[in-house]
Amino acid sequence: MRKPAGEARLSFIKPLDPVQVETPPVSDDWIHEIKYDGYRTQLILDWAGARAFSRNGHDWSKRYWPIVAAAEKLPAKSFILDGEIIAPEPDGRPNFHRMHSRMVWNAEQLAFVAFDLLDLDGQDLRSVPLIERKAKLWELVKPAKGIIQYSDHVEGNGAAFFEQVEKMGLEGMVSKRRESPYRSGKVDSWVKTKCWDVGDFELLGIKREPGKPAAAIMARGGRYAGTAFITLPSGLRERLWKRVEAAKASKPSRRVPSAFADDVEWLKPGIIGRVKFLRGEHTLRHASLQDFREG
DNA sequence: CATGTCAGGG
DNA sequence: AACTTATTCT
DNA sequence: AGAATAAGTTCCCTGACATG
Repeated sequence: MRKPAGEARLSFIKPLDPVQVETPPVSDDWIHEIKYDGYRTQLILDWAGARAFSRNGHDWSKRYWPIVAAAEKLPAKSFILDGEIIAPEPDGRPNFHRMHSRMVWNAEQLAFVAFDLLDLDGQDLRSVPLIERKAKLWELVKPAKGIIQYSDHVEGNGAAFFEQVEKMGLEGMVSKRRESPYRSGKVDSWVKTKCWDVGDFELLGIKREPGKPAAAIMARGGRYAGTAFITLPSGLRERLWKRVEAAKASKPSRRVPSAFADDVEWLKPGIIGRVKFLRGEHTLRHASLQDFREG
């Protein structure tokens, strides 16, 4: 893998960013894949070796060294792969929570799930239909049982696939138009559908400043649970502000992280909030307050 | 050695 | 990642 | 007007480096 000095290396391509939707598309020209819960990563091999780039183009090859090494063994001179680095459980399901520690201390327990092929042996494949890119990708990574895996898909019947994803306790799914080209940035030929949970939490306090998104500090089972964005319709929102004025307290009624200093309006206990949040963790993630009532 | 701040990902 | 706001497009 | 797009913030988590 040596070429004259001065030869340009393959450069990072800004990744495609799917649009989020409520329900997956149903028509037959869509294919569906699991949404792997991990870190978006671009694997690039060229004449000087392999590298791994984060979503924003930072070189994270060092953290992912076993994956980079595996990439150099794939049967091609050069390529650009789009995919996700995950921390697989014994059953194969990704565990987002374990990503960080494994990145540093047990990088060999990480895996790369490839889902697109942007460039192969000097050919830019971005305008080739997705279904053909994936066929070439499979040829490159098969049998894809080890460190470098392959994101399989089904064709059509998105509603049924979503049910399966929901049942398996996965984060969500990504649907893609089977003939679509690869383009950087927000593109609606890829859409993601996430699995959500809804539950009741105690409202500990409110953090709000003019012009900035307001947040609700929540607890469950007597313990701090995280914060949720307040996305109430204006009517409900006003009612909540009134309720906040009436229940002001000088201290939180539960223990909260020390990061919350002064700019929070703490409340007396008794307000229950219904929170929609991303399934999976015990702490609130991607949470929003949907409604509230007296406890 | 403990705590603080920043960078980077979702 | 999410959200809000502003801007552009249809 | 409404939908789509872009930009700018905030939250959560961890590690690295700086500061005390």
